[in-house]
Amino acid sequence: MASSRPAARRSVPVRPGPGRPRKGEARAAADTALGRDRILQAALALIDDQGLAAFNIRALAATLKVAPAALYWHVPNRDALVSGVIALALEGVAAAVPSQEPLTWQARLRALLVAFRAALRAHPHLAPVVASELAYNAAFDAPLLEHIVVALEQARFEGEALVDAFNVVVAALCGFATLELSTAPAGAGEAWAEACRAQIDAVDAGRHPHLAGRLDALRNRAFLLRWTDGRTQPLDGGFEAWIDVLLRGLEARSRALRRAAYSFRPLRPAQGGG
Amino acid sequence: MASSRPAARRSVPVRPGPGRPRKGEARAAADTALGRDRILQAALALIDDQGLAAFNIRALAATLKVAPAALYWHVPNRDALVSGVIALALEGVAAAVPSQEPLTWQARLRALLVAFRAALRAHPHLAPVVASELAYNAAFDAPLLEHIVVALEQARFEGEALVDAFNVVVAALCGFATLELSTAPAGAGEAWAEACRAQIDAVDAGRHPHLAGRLDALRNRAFLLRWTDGRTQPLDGGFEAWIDVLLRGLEARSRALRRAAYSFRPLRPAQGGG
DNA sequence: CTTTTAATTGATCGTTGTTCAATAAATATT
DNA sequence: AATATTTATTGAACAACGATCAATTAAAAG
Repeated sequence: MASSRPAARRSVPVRPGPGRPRKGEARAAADTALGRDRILQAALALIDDQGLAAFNIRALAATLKVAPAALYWHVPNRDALVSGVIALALEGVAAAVPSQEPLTWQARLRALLVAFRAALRAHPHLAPVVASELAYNAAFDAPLLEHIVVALEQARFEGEALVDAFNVVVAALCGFATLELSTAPAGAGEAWAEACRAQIDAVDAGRHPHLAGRLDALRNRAFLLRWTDGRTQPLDGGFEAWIDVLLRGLEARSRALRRAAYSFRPLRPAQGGG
Repeated sequence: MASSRPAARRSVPVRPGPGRPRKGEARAAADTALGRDRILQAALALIDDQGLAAFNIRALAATLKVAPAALYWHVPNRDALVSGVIALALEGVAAAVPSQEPLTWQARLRALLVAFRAALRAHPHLAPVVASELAYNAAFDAPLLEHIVVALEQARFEGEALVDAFNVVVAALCGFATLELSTAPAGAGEAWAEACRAQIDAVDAGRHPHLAGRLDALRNRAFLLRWTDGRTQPLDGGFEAWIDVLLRGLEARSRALRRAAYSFRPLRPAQGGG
């Protein structure tokens, strides 16, 4: 069994076979040393230009010039790899909020939303999985959460209402951007876009008159009615409206909660009738 | 080559080997006849109690008592299967909105959000993928969109502002519920929950004083700070706040837009400073 | 009766995530 | 300095999965 590969004593430095690699020797210091960080960066780069579905362990190992099994020394499995990549992509979000001059809570939340969207726009292939990963604390990021709590305290939320508002803000944070940047699966080409257009044009004006009446305005510019993804055609107006609605809504709710508490009336949230 | 399986001429009715199946004959009418609908229902049932990751073609074929390849006659591939399942799960959302008595636009939107969340709660394993599927028009549902347009027209949105508001509503529709119901991957057991708690308890009160101060209230009750998913521990308060913020925000924005249009001042969305 | 179409099977291919013994360099221990 | 342990990598392989394909048979059309 130990008869193969008898030649090439130690003349060829590349691919030295099994065993721990030499330390220095033709390596640019820690630049090419394998490790969790370098693996995650390579994975992010690979996902960025191949998409998440096409991303696999073997391709990643190939770009790192390592055997596939080598990755498992540093990372337990593929899922953890994706989680780590998401955390890496969202790393700078909290830091993007200006920290020098004092901020109104509105400005702080706005900055967070804008930074989050920008981070996701830089790595759009992650959009489909970011929300589900952020749901539990895989990408736990204390500075980000601190910003949110600071803003909400400044907006005078307290106790239970602050917890509720916290969840509202987190949901808003990734709610719009993930939807905007999620794209059709890789296989979808022009045929798929054509099918989309056909389906939209087939709206029954008799049964759905209001929708039909606005269809020209909505076509390819609204969720569920578009075939161009948010990377090539950003929904800037919609995103601005999203921030606007969130901030105005939080303002109004904070006011209403304090009015209710003051007058001892229980809060009746804006039901609107029915 | 045609020598194998010479016995069992046609005495056994089960598993008749290759070839098109008989029409009637011991079949309960169209009940057991294969077809897209029955496949999707079986797939939904399978996903509901095995999770999306564990869901695969072979298991689905087994529950349908069919060879795996048979499914490919009715459905092109696994992705289409998932898309179809999502559409099936969300089928009744639009119909859940009361259509008899006249509704305020607030009540209509509220009903949509509640129905959407209820549908997702019935099939929580779909939560992680619903948002990305809904981003493009895989689950195109005209009645649902009609409801949204009706509500927004009633709220006096027009033109560009209506398109923006439309996107806001769709994002709100699935923004909270998908996050609330997304759960940790299957492998996460008690060890994972323990790691969560440890990470949360490790918040540096010096660097993140506001977060640390509210940590007791937020622990396991807020996104990114919980280890119990929304199926076993619903975030009802947060969801109510979500609706409240959305409706109040849309109200305020609609008013502001009309004020701006009336006075010829360009709209300055609530910047809040900075 | 013949041809065509619809529907299913079994076998199989290629890919992917993952595991494992073997191996060798680095480090710790004696 | 010799030995043992830990660290990090390789190559080979396994098992599961999505998907394809020719063969096959019933139903439908001619």
